[in-house]
Amino acid sequence: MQNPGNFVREQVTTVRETVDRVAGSVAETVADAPSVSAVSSSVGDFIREQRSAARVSLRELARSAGVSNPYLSQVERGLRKPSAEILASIARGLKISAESLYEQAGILDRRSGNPDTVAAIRSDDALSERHKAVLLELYETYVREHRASAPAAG
Amino acid sequence: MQNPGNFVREQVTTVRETVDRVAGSVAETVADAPSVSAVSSSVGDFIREQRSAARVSLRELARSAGVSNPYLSQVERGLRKPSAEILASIARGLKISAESLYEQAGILDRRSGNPDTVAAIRSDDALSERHKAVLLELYETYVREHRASAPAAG
DNA sequence: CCCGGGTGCTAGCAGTTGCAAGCGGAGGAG
DNA sequence: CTCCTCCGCTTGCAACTGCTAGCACCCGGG
Repeated sequence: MQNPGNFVREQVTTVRETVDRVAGSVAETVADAPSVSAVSSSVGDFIREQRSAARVSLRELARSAGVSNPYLSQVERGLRKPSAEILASIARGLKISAESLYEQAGILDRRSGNPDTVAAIRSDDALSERHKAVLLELYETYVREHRASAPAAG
Repeated sequence: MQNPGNFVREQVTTVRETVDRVAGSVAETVADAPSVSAVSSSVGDFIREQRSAARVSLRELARSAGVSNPYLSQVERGLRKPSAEILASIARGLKISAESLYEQAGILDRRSGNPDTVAAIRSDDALSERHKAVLLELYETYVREHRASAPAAG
């Protein structure tokens, strides 16, 4: 049995080529997904920014987030890399979405297109995971093409 | 200009057939697995279901995900709680979205029921009308296929 | 029989997370 | 001045993650 990853990738490639041929001018650029490894200390900076923007002390955020204040301190200064659970708790304490923190932490990709569409596809129960992957790949290709041909003002 | 509806339908049909041909056996096995429809409470179960649905050995997934095979084994059996980084790696190895895994892990809230993917695509500024139509057709084809293979899911 | 390679699982170890306890400093009440 | 509370930070430790090495089992070939 082949590697399923390659399998899906092949499917997507085939889809893209087919659509490309019949539908017109699809740019060839198919950038691979950005690596997870870019876990930066920017999470800590982000948290601290959000916290001071909300005028909340470290201890208070720690309390409302349900983590210890020393640990939150270390997280904010980049000395510790919090687990996703802690991250989610902190997000709750800050009343921001966990996705934002995950993106900052580099464990969730920021998709290039309209986040609503991406989220809609990803959370659609009527699609298999592999079909989601195909649709998202195709969607991103379209978005890239659209940007290239009609760079709409932001 | 031709009738855009027919144009799109033709293209999508071609796409659909191509994907079907390439995916073929895999689509069958994936659809055969209860994993996609069944909501398991633990990440490990979900991972194992996805893995066996893709007919991949534990060691192979471990290799493609970049984690050790004993650890993946323990994660699948719920003996270890993987960090978000590992979770993201496994998601990449499985070629599924990290969000799905995070939801399974309970570190991301499950999105509300069944979001209106169609509406999201229709209202997406980053897509041309024709691309919207292609995506919508492909989407509906996938939904139909999913319904046929995993009807109602209990 | 005895290898070599495949599957998944167990044991034990370094490195890390995340916490409780405690530090010095700033500010207000007596 | 002393006492108290709050601030953020440092220390030291239990618990955990995630790894390497190795186990038992199964299969096909010499």
